[in-house]
Amino acid sequence: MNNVRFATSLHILTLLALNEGVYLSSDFIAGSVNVNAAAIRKEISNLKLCMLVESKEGKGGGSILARPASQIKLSDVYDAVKQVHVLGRSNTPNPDCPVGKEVNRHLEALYEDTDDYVRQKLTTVTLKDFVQKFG
Amino acid sequence: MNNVRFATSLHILTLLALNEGVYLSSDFIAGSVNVNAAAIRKEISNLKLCMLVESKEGKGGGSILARPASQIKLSDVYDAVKQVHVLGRSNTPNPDCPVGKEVNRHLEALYEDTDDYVRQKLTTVTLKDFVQKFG
DNA sequence: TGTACTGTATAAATTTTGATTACAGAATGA
DNA sequence: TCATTCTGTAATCAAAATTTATACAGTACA
Repeated sequence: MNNVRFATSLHILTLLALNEGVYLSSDFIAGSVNVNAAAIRKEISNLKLCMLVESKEGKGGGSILARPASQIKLSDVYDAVKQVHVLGRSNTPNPDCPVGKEVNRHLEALYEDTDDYVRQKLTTVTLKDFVQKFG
Repeated sequence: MNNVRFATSLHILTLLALNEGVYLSSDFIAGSVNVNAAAIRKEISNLKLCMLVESKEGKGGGSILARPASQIKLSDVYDAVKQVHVLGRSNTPNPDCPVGKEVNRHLEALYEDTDDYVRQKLTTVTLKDFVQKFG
């Protein structure tokens, strides 16, 4: 998870939450996040798949939250961008070694427990909670 | 944290724990993990800095645990390999935007809370606990 | 119909990560 | 002393992941 996807998605959602009901363009969002608008549109495309935002095409179009910020949890953002385990990846150890043969089974179990733990933690914070920190 | 360092370090420590008191060579370990011996030595070099293993140079040399497996926690492994936040990196947002200006402060706080949470969880599992899963 | 958007593909550039090679230096023991 | 077997570390290269940039078709609006 050595990327900026969580940061980008949360930034997008924060902007939308602070402008609830207003359609924000990818150009506007890109200006705040300071990345290319196409990258924003790609991330928004994913957030749409996850039912977190809705978009309107054409002139005057843009994106809004799919539901109130109080009903979006940070675990939803985590789920939206999750690609790998928070503790990293496994090796491809030697199956002819007694340890190598079963280490990945135990390691993956630990990885998944840890992911679940993080996810659980993030269910306790809503987007509204996060946005309220902004002055 | 999109790398195999946690996996590699834990694999190394597992081998050492299962052979407590015996000096294992980097070649032997590399054979089990299935990576180059130099990579293992590099990872061991880091584990030494973290006081988790000790090495002996020269013929008959190798590495052993610096203390019993019951006194090594998985959070020690986490600390040893930690480079980035578990949820990823931040962007470099636009400081001229009200949101861009302060998003990283809140985001980093969340990142650090989450890291601490994971770390805390991993303090509850010792290397001995992990190794006991092996049949 | 012109303008302002989204959606998406593709390519290029950059950064991160991993693999490999090489070799100096340390310890051992014949 | 000397050959052997290790560690420690640097340097390089290859591969993979990530980010950036460009382009353009399609949609909606006025």
